[in-house]
Amino acid sequence: MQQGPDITRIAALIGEPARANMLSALLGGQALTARELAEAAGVTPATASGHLGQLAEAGLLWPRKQGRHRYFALAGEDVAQALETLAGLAASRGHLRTRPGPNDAALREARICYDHLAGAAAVRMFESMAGRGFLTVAREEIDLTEAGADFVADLGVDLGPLRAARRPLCRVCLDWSERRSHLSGALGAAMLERFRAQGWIRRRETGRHLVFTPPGARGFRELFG
Amino acid sequence: MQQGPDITRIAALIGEPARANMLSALLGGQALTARELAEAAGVTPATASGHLGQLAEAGLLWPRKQGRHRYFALAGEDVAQALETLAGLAASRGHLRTRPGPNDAALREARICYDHLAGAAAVRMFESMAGRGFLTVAREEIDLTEAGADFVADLGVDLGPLRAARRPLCRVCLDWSERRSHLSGALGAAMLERFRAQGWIRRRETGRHLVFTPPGARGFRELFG
DNA sequence: GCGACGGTTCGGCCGGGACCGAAGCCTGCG
DNA sequence: CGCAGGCTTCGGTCCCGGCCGAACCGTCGC
Repeated sequence: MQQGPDITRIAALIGEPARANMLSALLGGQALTARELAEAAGVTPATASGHLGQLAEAGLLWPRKQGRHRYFALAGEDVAQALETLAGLAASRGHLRTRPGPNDAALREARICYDHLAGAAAVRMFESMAGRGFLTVAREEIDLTEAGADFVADLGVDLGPLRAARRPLCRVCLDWSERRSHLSGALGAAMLERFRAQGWIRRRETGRHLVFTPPGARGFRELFG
Repeated sequence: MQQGPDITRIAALIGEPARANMLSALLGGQALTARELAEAAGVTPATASGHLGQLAEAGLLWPRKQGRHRYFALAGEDVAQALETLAGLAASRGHLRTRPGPNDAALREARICYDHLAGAAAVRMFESMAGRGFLTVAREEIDLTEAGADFVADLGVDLGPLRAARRPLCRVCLDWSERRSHLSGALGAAMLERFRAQGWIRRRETGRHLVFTPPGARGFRELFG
């Protein structure tokens, strides 16, 4: 009847509370075990196993066996992106899961999006870097300039392996809370990793929140305004 | 439990065949009556009425009463965008509703996306205009230059009312088949309208296909390569 | 080896929600 | 005015699919 890609299957997979909770939990970027995901979804391991099988078969999840555990992660950045897009639509229509609280404000300031920094802080960083000529921006094709390479090298990011990898170095990712771009791709991931390694950013227990430590907040402000 | 926007509701609405078919039908951009949508979805008017009520209440559709008909259209560009994103994800995972055929190839070349041109032709147009300095492109903030304004005026697009309107003049829209940007926003819509008015492009019956007439194909190639 | 533990499979229960036909409401038309 | 046609509401049916407990399979650790 209809032609083109089958939206329904993907949307139906996401549109079920237990599965949506699992996917949301994985937006944190780490791989989680089947049991942890069951807990996040509030169902028994038996039920979770079924859901995880479906998600993996549809190509949304990337399962890895390790010992007697089975780890699941989002299958790629595009999955994370789609989830964020839906979140944006939901937010703009006022469908909030809970009433917005302090939690929510913190989430808007800094959170993890798959494997890179998102939120207002991420947008400030992106725009500052673009404004100072560290990134060339044309449509969603963006690239690191010479000056930009020096800049991130000073931060302690080793560009060598990143350039060698198959994954694109720079990509833009649309922020659902800010509705503006921030940096993703291999560089986005590496920079967040760097901030974390030097103790600027800590992850708040299990969720997607990220918190700046006092020296981190200072340093970040100096770097990106 | 979870914080942030409620993805589940939106995704569940989209993830049901009848409703997905309705939404897909509306991606064509025109408003359709309840009856037409029932037919597109393959259900009785009674069933369709229920679905349409849900979609409208969730803010995905914009219902308008007119005489004894009730017309429905997508509530906005962001809804179309979200549907296209899901389509992209589905396509990249190989979930096709039917096996790809000639139909599908035509769809990749030129189709309507809500109210503007999409597909390979749209991408060529966008990149040609950007390359010739008709559009300034910075992230997804894009704008029409002086030269660009002259150019589209020559095509017969009247910019006055467009600039006055609340809707942004230029926006980028990501193409699920090409995975690159094309032009949307008020200008995107106006240009498609213009092509149609001068007989360059015709719409293939009810679907989303657009076909270039022979003079249209010639003219388009001359303009945008 | 044996037990402990993570994960999956199976069978059966149950509820939500999609679906339809029939009746009702409203609008426009003769 | 009364009829026709578009749409919605209401009841009732039915099935898909989520959920669990229990049994089963594999891996690890003693």
